[in-house]
Amino acid sequence: MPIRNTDQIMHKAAWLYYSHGLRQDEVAQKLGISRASVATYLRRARETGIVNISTSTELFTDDVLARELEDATGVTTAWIVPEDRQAMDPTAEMPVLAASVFLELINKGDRVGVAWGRTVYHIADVMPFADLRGVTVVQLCGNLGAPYSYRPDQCTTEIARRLNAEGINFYAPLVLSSERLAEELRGEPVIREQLSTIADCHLALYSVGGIEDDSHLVKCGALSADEMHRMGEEGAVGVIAGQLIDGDGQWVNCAHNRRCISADLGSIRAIEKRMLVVQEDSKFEPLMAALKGGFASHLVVTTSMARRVIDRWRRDGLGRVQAATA
Amino acid sequence: MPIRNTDQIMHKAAWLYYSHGLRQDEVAQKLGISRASVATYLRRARETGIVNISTSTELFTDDVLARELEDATGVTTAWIVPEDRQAMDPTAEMPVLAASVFLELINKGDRVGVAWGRTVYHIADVMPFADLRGVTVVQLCGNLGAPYSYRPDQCTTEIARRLNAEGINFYAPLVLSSERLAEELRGEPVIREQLSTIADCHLALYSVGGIEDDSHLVKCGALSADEMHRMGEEGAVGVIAGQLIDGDGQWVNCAHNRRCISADLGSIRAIEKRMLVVQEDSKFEPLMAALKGGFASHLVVTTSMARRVIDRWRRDGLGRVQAATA
DNA sequence: CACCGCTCATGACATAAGTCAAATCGTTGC
DNA sequence: GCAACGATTTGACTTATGTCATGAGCGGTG
Repeated sequence: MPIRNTDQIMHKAAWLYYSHGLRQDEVAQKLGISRASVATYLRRARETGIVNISTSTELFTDDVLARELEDATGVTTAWIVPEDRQAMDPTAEMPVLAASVFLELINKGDRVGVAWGRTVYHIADVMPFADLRGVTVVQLCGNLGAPYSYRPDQCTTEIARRLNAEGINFYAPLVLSSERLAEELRGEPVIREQLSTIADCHLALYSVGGIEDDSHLVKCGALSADEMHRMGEEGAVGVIAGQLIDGDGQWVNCAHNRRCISADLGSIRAIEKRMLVVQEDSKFEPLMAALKGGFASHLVVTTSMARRVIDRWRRDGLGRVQAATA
Repeated sequence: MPIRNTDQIMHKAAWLYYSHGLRQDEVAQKLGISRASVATYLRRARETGIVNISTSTELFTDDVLARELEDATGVTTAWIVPEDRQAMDPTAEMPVLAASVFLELINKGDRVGVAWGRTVYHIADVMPFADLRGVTVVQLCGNLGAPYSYRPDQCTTEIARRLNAEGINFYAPLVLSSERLAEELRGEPVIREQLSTIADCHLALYSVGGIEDDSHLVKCGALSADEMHRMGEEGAVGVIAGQLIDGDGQWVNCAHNRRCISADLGSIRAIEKRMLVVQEDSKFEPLMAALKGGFASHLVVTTSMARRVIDRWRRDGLGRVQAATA
């Protein structure tokens, strides 16, 4: 796209205001425009990522509970959303925190993977604007067109847009009707190539799904409640990037998984920074499975969830999860 | 230091205001304090680096002249400070720009080297506050106690303080009275060790000095004007980290350099990102020398200086400077 | 060329944020 | 125990910023 003149002015205004600390009227005078325009340009500059305002998330890691959680489970860093009376609603707080943490974890030039789900979309929705050219956002799982919900490609696209990053979408369905077709599609060069780049990601963002009747996969029609029950009997406990995992966080060799086009769980585990965000208290068992499976190096949870994980982890005498497979 | 309660409140206020976008009165209500206090906390949060506001420096690289300068000389990126009528005073603008660029170039966990001089101190003076724990700022050259000027350790310390980074000072004089003593001191384990870590820096910040009577080295008393003249006759053209370089940017084997305790020029050249900032138009020849010597991968200069460099470079049919020696 | 639709700029007003002197609180030293 | 000090808080005030309706400019189009 051509360099618009207004972009130039916006830049200048932002520079004078934020970097030199001039007042809006001084900026206006300097640029020969009205102060009202300056105000508008400044807003646009913030929304474009030319100006970046970030807050340290230290408040949420600087916590004894967070230390305990890290020590017990072996995750590198844990962020804990308090559930006090005076605090904000954790459901509203967590996506904001997760978005900040996500930004903190990205480095220039990184390739980051984004999975899918309600949580991830909420994070995308509050993602601050940034100027991260050189960063690539890749979609971790196939698409699922659920009219009332958020599609995987929407999550990827929205995040990439806000970060001014390059978004790479994944043009394949998440689940196919036959295993054979899934297998063939996975073999297609375009798909194969894209799947193979996932292990090169420096950072991945996902949540973990449950297997109840109201789980995301069921609500999106990827599986019927009946099928999900059956998978549960076959050992499925949670969902990572559209795929079912068992209590130890291992891939379940079930009909659904075989028909599923998504990032190989091994590739995900190989990613250096695996950021797992869990909002609902009901996802305790899936979270335990994900942790055991090594799907989290960076964890965002509520206070109560942190306590439950620590208790269970200690009660079961579990060791610390392994570091990145890489 | 113990975690102060006010820090906690400051964090919370900053979080609610900047990350959730609440208004100050809403924050005040939520935290049960007055709005005036919130305003105070927010200022402190900005000054502490808990909140980080940065502006893209793209405005200064997004320029045909910058492209030409990069193409001609081979520096990776050039930032150009305009000298138009309507622009700000370049002398005031450059340190601000340099500070922003410096921050953009730092990555988490980096070790950065900082040299010394009027320019560097001015940059330190306008360096934004940031929360870069994990970053280490090391002093590139020995100390020189000039009462009316800025000491090398002050530059390092101030920058480290603003970034919330660890500052490593260099407790040796820049110049000694005898070569023998300098040699012995360089051999001291403490000094030797510190000098050897310089090549591990990911980023270095310095300017280039001139050899006129009003040059920094002379004004600080490291050399008399007479001695400086003599060095000029021996081929010295400019100063990098307290050491004289010749027209090709090579170390001059002269009395001053032999008595000098500073980063080995080879170590500096080995640093991946060498950020050179030149303010004064009078430093053209030193700048040329520094460029030829490979002391800049990232360059901040004025429009007129950029033009002169391009012209001379082309006229002399010089090639592009080599990339980092590493 | 008149009309439409769009973006951008502006003045005037409403609202939010910054500031400061005075009050309060907590600590230290005598 | 209390005086003195520094740090923190706040109400009242000033100043700066955000917003919005309105109008100007401009390119495409019938």
